[in-house]
Amino acid sequence: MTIPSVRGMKDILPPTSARWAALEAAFREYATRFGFSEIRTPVLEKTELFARSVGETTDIVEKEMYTFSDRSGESLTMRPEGTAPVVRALQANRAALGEWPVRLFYVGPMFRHERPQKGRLRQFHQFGAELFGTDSPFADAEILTFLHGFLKETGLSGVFLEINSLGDPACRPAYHRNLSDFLSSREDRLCDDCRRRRERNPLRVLDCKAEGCMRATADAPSALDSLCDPCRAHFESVEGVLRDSGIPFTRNPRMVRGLDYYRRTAFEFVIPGMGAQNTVAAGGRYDGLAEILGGRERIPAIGFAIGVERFLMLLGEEESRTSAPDVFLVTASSRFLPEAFRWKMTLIGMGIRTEVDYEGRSVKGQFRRAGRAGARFVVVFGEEEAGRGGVMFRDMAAGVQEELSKDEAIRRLTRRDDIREE
RNA sequence: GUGAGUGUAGCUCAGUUGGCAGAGCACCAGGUUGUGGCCCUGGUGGCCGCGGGUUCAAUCCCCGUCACUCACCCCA
Repeated sequence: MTIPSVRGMKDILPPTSARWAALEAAFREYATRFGFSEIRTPVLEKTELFARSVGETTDIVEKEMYTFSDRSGESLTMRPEGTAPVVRALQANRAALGEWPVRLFYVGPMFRHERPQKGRLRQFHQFGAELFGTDSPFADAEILTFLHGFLKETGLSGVFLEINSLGDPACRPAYHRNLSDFLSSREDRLCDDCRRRRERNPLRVLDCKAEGCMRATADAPSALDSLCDPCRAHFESVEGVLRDSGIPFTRNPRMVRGLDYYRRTAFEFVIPGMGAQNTVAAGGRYDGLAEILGGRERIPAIGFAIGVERFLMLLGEEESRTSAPDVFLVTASSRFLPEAFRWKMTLIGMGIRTEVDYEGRSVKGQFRRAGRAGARFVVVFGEEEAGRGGVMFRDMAAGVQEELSKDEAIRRLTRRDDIREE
């Protein structure tokens, strides 16, 4: 019995791994273009970091974290999201990171102990970017433009941007009370889940897909109508910049965020017809997080995270193959293996993808492998040629071959322009 | 955490009112005494997820368990 991987944690195999590498490279390049620099934070953090930032009563903290005591008895948690560690790192390294604004991006695995299903894993991966040190609505717009541009550039179509404002400590509590009162008056029409949600997190009720709840809350007070003047002005400015930039969006006053630390702008890029896991990227402003984490300094901030697995799912299966060898060295007898091995290492050293069969297959078998692997050339080491100090050199695509001296064969391989192009 | 479905060859999947386990693809060899992707012929390869029960006999029926998948919840 072989040992399976941990539930919800998957191997990323070739050729898919090549798509990952390409997408990561594209993200790094795009983020750099926007002036973001990469930050790599540890996968493990003190549990307290997430308990305080994400929110004690969120599902993530209550039941989805990989938390354990290490050998000294300290409670550690594998990061369920990327923002809190970045803020922590920023606070600890202010001097090293320079003046405001600070732009950071990250790429890496996150961990949540949920039941796996399509588009949701226990170890999943995110690309994220965070812009610190400015309250400006242009910062919000920059983050949204960044995301929109990246999704577009990498060929993801059919995504829609939804935005909302969650208010701030000046206006959110009043709205929550309002909504709560409203929901009390409709309690008899809500589903069981929503009756529970009503107490804990009334916003969630607005997000319920049960038909009864949707009807019952059709005329619920809107978050956007309850914003205080500064929040409203901020939100409208963001919308204005987005319109100027030609970035399409829709307001979704019912949008809810899973993490407690969001303020004001919240957004999601959703793909219709994808079922429950239809959010491919999301984020928002979190001006209060630095103080929640115990910093004396208020650090306005906004950021996003992209779900890499979902992103790749949406990009589709496009056939990608493992790269074909440039040359396959065929040995007519095992006595040529040492020489073929030396050639292989020499050619690889010169940047040429080379393969040799070590398994003692027949010449026909070796040719079959060379053909299937898509090798451009085959070099045959055989008795007759060896007697004359040469090798048989075959162009697989052209289907022609000739005997060459060893030096000439190597020259032919290294001279070919078509060999190096990917 | 809840519900449903599925576990048979490396992969995709058939199968039997319970009676020696099948196909396609892949792999290997031969057809070509040293020449490929196609074709033909042959071959290798299975604790029928695991544990228990019923039975003369279980891959099949029953119970349990584990895993995977999908959905719900929630989220990227």
